[in-house]
Amino acid sequence: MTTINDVARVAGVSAATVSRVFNGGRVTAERAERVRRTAEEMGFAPNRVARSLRKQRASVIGLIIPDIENPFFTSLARGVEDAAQKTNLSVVLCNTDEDVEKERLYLDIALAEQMAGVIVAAASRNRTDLSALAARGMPVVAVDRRPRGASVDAVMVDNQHGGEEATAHLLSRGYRRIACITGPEGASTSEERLAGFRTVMTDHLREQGEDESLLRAYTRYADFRVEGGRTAMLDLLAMPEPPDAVFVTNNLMTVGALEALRDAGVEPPGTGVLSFGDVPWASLVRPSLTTVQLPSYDLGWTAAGLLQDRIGGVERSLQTVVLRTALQVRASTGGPAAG
Amino acid sequence: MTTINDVARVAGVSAATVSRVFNGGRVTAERAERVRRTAEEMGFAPNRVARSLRKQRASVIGLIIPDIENPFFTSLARGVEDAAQKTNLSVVLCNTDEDVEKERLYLDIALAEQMAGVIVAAASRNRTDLSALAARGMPVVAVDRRPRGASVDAVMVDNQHGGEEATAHLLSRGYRRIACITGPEGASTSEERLAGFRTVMTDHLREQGEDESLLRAYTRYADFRVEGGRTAMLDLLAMPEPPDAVFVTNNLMTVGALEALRDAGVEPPGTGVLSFGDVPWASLVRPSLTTVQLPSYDLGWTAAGLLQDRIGGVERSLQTVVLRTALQVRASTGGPAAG
DNA sequence: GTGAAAGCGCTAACAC
DNA sequence: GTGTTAGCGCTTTCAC
Repeated sequence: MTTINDVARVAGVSAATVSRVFNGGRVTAERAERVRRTAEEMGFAPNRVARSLRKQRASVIGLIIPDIENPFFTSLARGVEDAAQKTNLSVVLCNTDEDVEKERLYLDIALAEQMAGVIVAAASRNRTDLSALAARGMPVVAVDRRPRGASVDAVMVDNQHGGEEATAHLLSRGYRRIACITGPEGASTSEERLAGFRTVMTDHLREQGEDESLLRAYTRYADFRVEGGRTAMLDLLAMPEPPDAVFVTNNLMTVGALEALRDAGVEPPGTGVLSFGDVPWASLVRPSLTTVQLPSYDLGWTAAGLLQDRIGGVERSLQTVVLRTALQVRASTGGPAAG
Repeated sequence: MTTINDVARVAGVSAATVSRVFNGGRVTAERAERVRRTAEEMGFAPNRVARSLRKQRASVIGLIIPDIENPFFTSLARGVEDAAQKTNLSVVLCNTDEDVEKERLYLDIALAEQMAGVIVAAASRNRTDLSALAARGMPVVAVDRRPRGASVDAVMVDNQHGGEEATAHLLSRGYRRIACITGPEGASTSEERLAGFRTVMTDHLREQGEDESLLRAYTRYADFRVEGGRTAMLDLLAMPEPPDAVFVTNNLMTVGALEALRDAGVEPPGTGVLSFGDVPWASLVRPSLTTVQLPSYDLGWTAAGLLQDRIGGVERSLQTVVLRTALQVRASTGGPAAG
C-alpha cells in the first residue's frame, strides 16, 4: 500500500506537505501540482483509518433506523446518503428492528468507531438513550421520532396536522363511524397522528351532540407491522357496528388492514381506507388508496444537513425542523355511498 | 475517553497485558480477572480505529448492492447482517444505483477503510472490476451476480432452472404466445433467466413444428425498474398479435407490467403473468401473482458465511454456492380460458 | 507469563 | 510556505 511517506519521498517533499495538498493547506501551486501528479501515478489514496485515529473522528456517519424493510426508511436513507455524499461522508446503515437492545449496541459501535455523527430514528420514545453520545460530544440528529428529553437537533413530520387533515377529509366524504388503527403506545409518531384524529373527531362529535366514548371504542393499537394491522382490522370488523371508515397510521399496517377487509369481502370506498404514509406499489391496489404523503426523502436530506453543520462545528442553539405532509386523495375514500 | 493505558496503570499491569486479556492472549487467571474488573469499572471499550490501524484491518464488512429500494436486496441485507452479528462484524451498506461509477467509489472506500471484506452484488457483469480488491488480498464474495472473470467466492441463484420451471408452467397451463420481459443485456441474472425461458420454448416450438423466430419477436429488454416494465408491456400489447402470457424476469418490472395491463383493460389470468422474484405486498395484488421465489435472505446469510471463512483465514479453493428457486403457483397463471 | 518498545499512517503544533 | 517532530490507541515482537 502506498503511504503518504512514499509519495513525499518520490515527490521530494515532506509528508506534511503531501498532507496539506490533500487537506487544503497552503502549498505553492507548483509543488502542489507535482505532489498531486506523483500521488496519482503511485495510486495513492489516504488511509482513512489512520486519519480517523489522528483526528479522533471518522468520516463516517451512522444512520440508525428501526426497519430497513419499510420503504419509508429506505427512502429516508437515500436522502441521507445523497446529502452526505456532497461532503465526502459515507453512511453506515444500522437496522434495529424496533429493538432497544440492538439499538444500544449500534449506538455503542458508533462511539467506539468514533463516527463523525449519528442520525437516529429512535426505537422507543422513552427507552432510547442518547445521553452517552451527547456526553462524549458526538453530534446527533433525531429524525422522524424524538426520544423524550434528548437534547438534540431534530427533523420531524407534522403528524398531528396530517392526522387532522386526514380525519377532516373522511368526515367531509360522509363517513361517520371512523376507526383508527394506530401504532404502539409510546411511539411519538403514531401518538401524534392519533391526537390529530381525536382532536377533529371530538370537535365533530360535540357539534353533533354525539357520544364521545365512541372514539375510544373505535381505536386499536397495533405494532406498525402488516400482521398487527390485519389483526386490528379483524377486531374492528367483529364489532356489532363495524366502522364505515378506517384511518391507519402507518403504511405496513394499512397493507394488513386491506388484506383483512378483502378477506371479509368488504371493499373500499364503501368502507373508507386512508393510510398515513405511502403504501409501496400503491398503484397496484384497487381501488387506489388515499394517503397522507410523508416527506421521507426530505426528512433524510434535511437531517443530514443539520448533522453536517454540527460536525463542521457550527454553533447554534438546538433546532427542530418540522416538515409538512400532503394529503393525496384517491379512490379509497370516495364516500360510503360511492361503494 | 478511557484508553488501554489508563486501565493498565490503574490495574497495575502493562498495556500489553490488558491487550492480551481482550484478545485471548495468555494471562494468569488472577490478573486477567483484575484487569477485566478495572476495565469494567472505568467503562473501557477498545478503540476500534486504533485497532484497525494497527492490525491493518477493520472489523467491518461492506455490502454493496445496486438498489436499496428493491425488497430483494433489503432482505438479502438482513441475511448478511444476521450472519455477521454472530462474529461481531458490523455491516456497512452501500447503494450503487446500478451505477458502475458509484460502485467503483464504494469499492475504493472499502479499500481505504481497510474493511475486513466485501460482499458485492455487481452493477455490471462486464464493467464491475473487483481486481483491485483481489490484488490487495481483500476477501470478496459475489452474490446474486458474478462479474465476468472475477476470481472470487460466489453465491448465486439457479436462474436458468427457475426460468425453465416458470416457462414450463406457463405452457402447461395452456398459454402459447408467451412473451418475456427481461433485464438489461449484460446482467447475468436476467440473461440466465431468459436462457431458461428460451430453452424450454425452443423445445416446445420444435416439437410443435412452429416458427422459432417467434421467440425473438416476443422478447423485450428493459432495465429492472418499474418504468421499464411498463414500457415493455405497452410495446408488447401494441403488437398485431399480443402475447397471451408474459414472463417478467424481475419483481419491479412486474409491477410496471401489471400497471400497463391494467391500464389497457387486460386482466390476468386471461393474459398470464409470472414474476421472477416476489413482488412486495403481492398479497394485495388481484388476482394473486404466480412467482418464482428467490432465496434472498439465504443468499445474504450464505455469502456472509463464506466471507467470514475467508476473513478467518480458511484456505480452500474458490467456491460457488448455487441456491434453488421455488415456483409459487397462484391465480395469475390460471390459463387463458380461466379468464 | 510479562513488560518495554516500536510502529501502523496520518495530522497539527511548532520552529524556521 | 515548509519541514521536523510528536503522538493518536492499539498490537506484537522481543527479551527476560
